[in-house]
Amino acid sequence: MRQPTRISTIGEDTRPFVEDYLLYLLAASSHALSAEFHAEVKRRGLKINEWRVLACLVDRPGLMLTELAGLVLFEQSHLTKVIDRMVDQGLVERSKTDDDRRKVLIQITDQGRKIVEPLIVAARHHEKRAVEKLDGAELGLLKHILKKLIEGRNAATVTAENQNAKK
Amino acid sequence: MRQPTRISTIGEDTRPFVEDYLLYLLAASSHALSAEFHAEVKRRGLKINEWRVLACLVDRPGLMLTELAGLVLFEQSHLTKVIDRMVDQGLVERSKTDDDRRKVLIQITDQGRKIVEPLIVAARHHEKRAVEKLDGAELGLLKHILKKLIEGRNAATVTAENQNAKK
DNA sequence: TGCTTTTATATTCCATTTCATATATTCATA
DNA sequence: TATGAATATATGAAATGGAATATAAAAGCA
Repeated sequence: MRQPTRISTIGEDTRPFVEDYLLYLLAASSHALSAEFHAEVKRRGLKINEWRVLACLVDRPGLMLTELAGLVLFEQSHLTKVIDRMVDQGLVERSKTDDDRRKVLIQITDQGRKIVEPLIVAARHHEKRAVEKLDGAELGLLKHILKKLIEGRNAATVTAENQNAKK
Repeated sequence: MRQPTRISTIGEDTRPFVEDYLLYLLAASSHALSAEFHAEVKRRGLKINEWRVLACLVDRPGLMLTELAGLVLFEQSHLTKVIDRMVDQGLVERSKTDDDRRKVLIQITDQGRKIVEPLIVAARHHEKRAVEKLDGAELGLLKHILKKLIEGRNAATVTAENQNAKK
C-alpha cells in the first residue's frame, strides 16, 4: 500500500493540497454556509433556484433573461426552464420589450415580492450568525476581496471573448 | 410597471441585495474562478468530479467513502456512482477494511496519481494568476477567513446532529 | 436591398444529481 | 445472545442541469 506523496515544492503548506487551495476553500465555504440557509428556504416552500432568482430580481426593475442567467449563475437554457415554472406559479412575469423583439424581460411579481421579502430578512439574520466567529473588520475585508475576485474574472472573461471575436 | 423596492433598513449598502450578500459573493467568486480552471481540467480529459476526487485523495492514505463525500462536497449516493466510473478507469480503487466490513476505503492508484499531479501544478499556477489583483496580505487573509467560516460551520453541523441524535 | 453573421431565447436529448429506500454490518442493551 | 437502533454503502426512479441545436430577430455590410 502506497504512502501518500507530498506534491508541494519547498516552503509550502504541509497539509493536504486542497486544504489550502483557494478554489477549494471558496467552494467549501460556499457549500457549508449555503446548505444551512437552504434548509430555511425549503422550509418556506421555495426551491433554491427560485430563491436565487427572486433575490436577484427583487430590487431591480427587471432583467433580460440572459443578464439574469449571468447573475444567478445558471446556464441560459436552464434558466429558461426555471422561469417557465416560476411564471406558472405567479412569482415572476415575462414580457417583451419594444426595442428588440428577441429579448424577454423578467420581472418579479407582487406575489413573488411578498414571498421573497421575509426570506431576505432571514438571509440577513443568517449571515449575521454565520460570521459571528469573525472578528472586527474581517467580514468587510472578506467581502471586499471577494468582490475584487469576481470583478477581475468578469473583466478577464470579457477580454477573452473580445479576443475570440477578433478572429 | 412597479419600481424596484429597497428592502434595506437604515445604514445598509444601497446596491442590490445580492451584490453585498456574503453567500452570493462566495457562490459567485467560486463559480467564476472554478469555471476558468475547469476549462483546463476538461482540456486534459478529466471530468470536474474526477479532478475533485483525485485532488482530495492524492496526499492522503485513503478515505472511507463517506469521509471522502464530505470532503468533495458530494452526496454519498452520488459519490458512489462517481467512484464506480473512476474504478473502471483505473483512477482509484475500492478496498475493504478489516475492522468494519461495511466500510469501503477509496485510494488513488498510481495511474490516478500520474494524471492528477500535473493538474495540481496547473491549479497552483492558476491560483497565482487568479489572485494577481489582490495586494500583499490579502490572499493569506482571505484563506484564513474562509477556513474560519468552514470550521465554524462544521462545528455547528456536528452540534446540530448531536442534538438530533439526543431526541 | 439582399445576404451573412451575430444575438436572444427556446427546445431537445442526454448526463448528472438527488431522494428515498434497500442491504449489509455493527452497536447497544435487555 | 437475541433484538432493535444506528451506520456505511448501494441502487433505482425521478428531477435537475447542461450541450447542442433550432428558431426568430437584429446588425453588418457588399
